[in-house]
Amino acid sequence: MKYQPDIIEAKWQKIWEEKNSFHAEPDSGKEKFYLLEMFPYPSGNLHMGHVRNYSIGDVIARLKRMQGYNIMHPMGWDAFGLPAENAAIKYGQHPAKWTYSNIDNMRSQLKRLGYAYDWKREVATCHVKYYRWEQMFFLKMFELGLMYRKNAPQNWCPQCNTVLANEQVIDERCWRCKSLVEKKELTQWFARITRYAEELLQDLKLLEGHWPDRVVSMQHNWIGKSTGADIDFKLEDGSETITVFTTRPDTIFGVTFMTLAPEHPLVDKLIAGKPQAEAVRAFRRKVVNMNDIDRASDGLEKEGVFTGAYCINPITGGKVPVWVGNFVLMHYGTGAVMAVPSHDQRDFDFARKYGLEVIPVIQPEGQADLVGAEMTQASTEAGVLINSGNFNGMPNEQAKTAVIKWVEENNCGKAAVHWRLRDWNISRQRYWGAPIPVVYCDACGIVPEKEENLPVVLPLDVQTRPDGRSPLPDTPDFVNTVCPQCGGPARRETDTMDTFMESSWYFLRFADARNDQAPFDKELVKYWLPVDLYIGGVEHAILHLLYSRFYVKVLRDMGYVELDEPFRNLLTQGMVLKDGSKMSKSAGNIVDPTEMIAEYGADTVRLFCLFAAPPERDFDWSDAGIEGSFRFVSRVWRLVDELKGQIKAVPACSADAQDARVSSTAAELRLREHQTVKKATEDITRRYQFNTGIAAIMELVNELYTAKDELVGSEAGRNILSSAVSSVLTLLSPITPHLCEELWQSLGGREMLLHTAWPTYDEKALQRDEIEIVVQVNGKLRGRFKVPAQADRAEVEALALADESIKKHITGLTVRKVVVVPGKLVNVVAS
RNA sequence: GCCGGGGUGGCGGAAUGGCAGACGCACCUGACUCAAAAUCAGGCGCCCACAAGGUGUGCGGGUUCAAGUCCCGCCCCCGGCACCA
Repeated sequence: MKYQPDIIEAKWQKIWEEKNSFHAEPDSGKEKFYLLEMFPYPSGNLHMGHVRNYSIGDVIARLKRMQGYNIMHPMGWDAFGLPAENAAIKYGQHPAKWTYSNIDNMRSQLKRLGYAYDWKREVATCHVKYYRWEQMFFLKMFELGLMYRKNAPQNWCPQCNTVLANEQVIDERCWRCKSLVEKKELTQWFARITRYAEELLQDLKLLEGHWPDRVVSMQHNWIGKSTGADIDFKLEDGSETITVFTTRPDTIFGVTFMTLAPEHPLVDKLIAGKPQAEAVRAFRRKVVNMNDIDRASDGLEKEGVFTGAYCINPITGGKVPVWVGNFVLMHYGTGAVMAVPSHDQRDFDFARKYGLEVIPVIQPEGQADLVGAEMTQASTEAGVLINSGNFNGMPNEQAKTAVIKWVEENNCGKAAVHWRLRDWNISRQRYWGAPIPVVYCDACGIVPEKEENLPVVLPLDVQTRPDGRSPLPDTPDFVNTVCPQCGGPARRETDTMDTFMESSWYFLRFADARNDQAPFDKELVKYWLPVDLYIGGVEHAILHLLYSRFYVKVLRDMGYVELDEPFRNLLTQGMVLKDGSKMSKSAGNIVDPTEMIAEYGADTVRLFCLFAAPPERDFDWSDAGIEGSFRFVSRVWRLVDELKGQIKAVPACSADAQDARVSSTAAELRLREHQTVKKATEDITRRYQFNTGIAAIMELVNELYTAKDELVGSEAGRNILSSAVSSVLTLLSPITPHLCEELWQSLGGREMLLHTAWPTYDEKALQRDEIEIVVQVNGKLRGRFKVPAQADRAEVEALALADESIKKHITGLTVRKVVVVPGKLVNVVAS
């Protein structure tokens, strides 16, 4: 019978759906396994990246089920967001309609691929039954001071007409549309993620070994902790104090000037009435008017101007001139730095340029004594303190603590930590998002909506605007409301929440997706969470994963969950490329999954996505490659089709050792079957290296082709074949489920492979009677021979030395040593 | 500059310190065929070739009986952070 993937795939998908095969319920008898792939944005159609992501997930879901886990494998839609609004403008369709019809289309595409999801748990974040709980979380966070309003310069995307979080600005450009981001002074809502900075950093340790190194490292960098001290320098006249942040308190005796950011609030006071005033103001104008990109660029020359003011080094009492410099950032640390040119390269360059003093204070061991006037660059090595009063002779690491202790005791500073991480701006000036549940009352000010008044429903009967701006401020029915506090007239907040607010907790909702009384039942979350394995693209390494970790910690502190971290293990899959670059409409190199499925069937597409490369690596889509996968699938089909009627479905690895004695072919096939189960189990279930696991199964299929004609002639041979074929189908079933179920059924398999246990091999079946030994002379391969498996060292050594080709290579030499690696190899060392 | 990952045939990629290149793609040969496709069987790093050899995992050293794998020093590529004090 011909292999017709479309027919058998439809058949099995219908059976799974009718039998409700993938529905999950808590089961105290089984260990749970929560497998999750990052849910898609309903853009319209699945792309190959989705297919890869979800195929990897599906294989794991199916094999974990076979291994006896109670598996939850849900799917949903990250359904709020800008593209829906853009599409509305382009096609004149309401964002809701566009979104829901995309969801319908993509849901049927996922079903066509045969993915084993529990569709009863499906969520769409744009549904009011979902986002009402997010609004509730917002109110709880507001109560705790974790949501606050602040006026500050924000990242503004002129294309998207909205602000962006810092995490959404990549190389000064919008993460979505790549427009250059502008700075705009705005009052916005912020989530106080910085309150959790320390814990977000510390808990990365829990993830090490479970998350890819690079993701942990990226989060580490993003959070950006630096430890040191805030130290107070009083002005000469004692009227003001400038606090600097330094990570090098050990160099404080080497401070020869101080540099302030031009925007530093004390600058005006410092220059008042001084001859330098106008020069400083001119310098400040110049620097402040530069855009961020130019100001941060590598090539920017370090420049500065003396303010005419002096401050006092608290530890030496020395006078320190105060400068302003274009390289000091107001938004980091305190906006003021103590300059130590002897041990910091920037300060050194600046000092040489403006003729400022250089005083070395750390002498590296074993190097010539440092002399300030003669140094050509800053010295950054460890050493002992010099020119440092009472601290002289102290190792500099120790001096860091000692200086901090000194400034603390003398009330002029303290140990301090500064972070790169900044609070998360969650306001978006967009329509298609969850409304922020807050009202503005002339009498009461900012008033959070009452919990019993939730949800604040996003009105659907609005006309989206051609310029893309949100229609909400122009929707009186929405804007005009009453103050929850005083009952007077009030206006609603018209900003909506960043869509990352939805995706930061959807994995919790899946535990109890249909709950109308609460965001989720605490016990159900306790049962299913954490996510045991999370799979998705590395592009979310910071944004989504950091926000979700934050959210879970907040919900834990509120008592909703008992988790510290949401995702126990993380697998980041690589991209699917075509001709070396990312698939995109503009590059015209898109491979449409639907077309591929139509041509080869879902099983082949799934197989190829897994076989082409290990999951973490990018791979280049190859038309010849998928052709090869189809060839293999067809080869399995033909093998079983040919043997049908002569072999039958039996448990994997069930052939008796007795039957294997019928011939060397039978013995070899049985051995290879057990080896394959071992290798495939290791690769597929433990390492998630599907490519090598599949390769092992291919080898067994090749072996079956070699052996079948001989073995099919005897009963014992047929038993051996039945077992080996059954092993192939069982091992392959998570990867190409339709094919395997169909063939299994055709061999009389009663229960679906879906409910069959993952195979186990027999250690005894891996033993050979005779093993091949490789012989080297001085590490070079020179021969090989076979010995009985139980041969001892002496026998093996004697046989090796008697080997003709070995003799040839050692004539005229003296054998110095013979290394025997039992069961493997002999190395004859001769000279 | 700091942090993380990587560099192996024509290509995708394999190798608990023990036969480098599994498996697949491409290519070549044979069988089947009037022929082609499909299929089946076999070959396939490079040099030299009848063979025997030699050589080979970015570069240079080292450890070891034995190194793609471990150690030291470089080069290059990818990702993150970065005038971060």
